[in-house]
Amino acid sequence: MNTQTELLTIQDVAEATGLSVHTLRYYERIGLIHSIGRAQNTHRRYSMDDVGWIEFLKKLRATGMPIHQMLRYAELQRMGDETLPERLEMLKELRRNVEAHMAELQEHLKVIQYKIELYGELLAERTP
Amino acid sequence: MNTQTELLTIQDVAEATGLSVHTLRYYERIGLIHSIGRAQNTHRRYSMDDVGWIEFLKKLRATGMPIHQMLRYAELQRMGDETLPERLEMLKELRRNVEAHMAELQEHLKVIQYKIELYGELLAERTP
DNA sequence: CTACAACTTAGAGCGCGCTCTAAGTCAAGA
DNA sequence: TCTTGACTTAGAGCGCGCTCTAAGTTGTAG
Repeated sequence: MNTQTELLTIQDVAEATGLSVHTLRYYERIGLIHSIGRAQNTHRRYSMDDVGWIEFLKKLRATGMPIHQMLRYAELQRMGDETLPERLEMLKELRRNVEAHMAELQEHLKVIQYKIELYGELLAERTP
Repeated sequence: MNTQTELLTIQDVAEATGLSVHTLRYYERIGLIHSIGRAQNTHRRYSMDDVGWIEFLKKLRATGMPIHQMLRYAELQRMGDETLPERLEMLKELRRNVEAHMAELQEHLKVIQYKIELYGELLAERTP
């Protein structure tokens, strides 16, 4: 780990974020991650800001945002403050989607819970 | 079983469940749906029990259970009451996973919420 | 009798999100 | 000097869960 220059190798970032080095390069190639610095030998050098952005990307993915929307968000971010309204709208839509998804999961959980209780009772009858 | 209930065509079931006819046939082919009745012309005829099972499958999918686990569950179901303990364990694992997933979503929602508020404030500054 | 719609099967194709490979560069250590 | 290993790129491959196609059968309407 290169702690003296405060720049991280792709391995460092993979370990720090839980993404594979393959995925990190893939994200950069498609434009999700932008302008990663390079050492003299062309190797990537990530800043802490880069890691913060990657962590944010992880959250977007984990909430179910598709890659093409994340690309749009990343593009807007690079365009600067004029795109704040659109980014805000994207985040609000994401919030709505996540809340709806959680409500659905909650409903399904009830059914699963019911089945678990039912099966538990049936088992208790079978092996008294 | 339900020998007296009316029988549905694959189109009926597609409309009733929201799955496509392609998906219904696919689920049957891989073994998720079993022993669907046939009319004399070989066309599928679904019972209300079948529809109930399909609705349950939909819930399993929506909670993130992968197809191969659903196949295992379907197989166990066909094997009868001796498999109740294993099915119960599968449902308990599913419950754990769903609860963990919901907790994760809840955490991410907080970050999104924070960003939304931050962007809202920045926007208010820019356009007072 | 013909046309058409709705079904059937086996199997190919697809979109997503990675994941891996091949071939090459480079720097450090034995 | 030679080897090792971490990196680089462009591009191929993969697992999942469908989704669609091709070719054929059957029942009903005109």
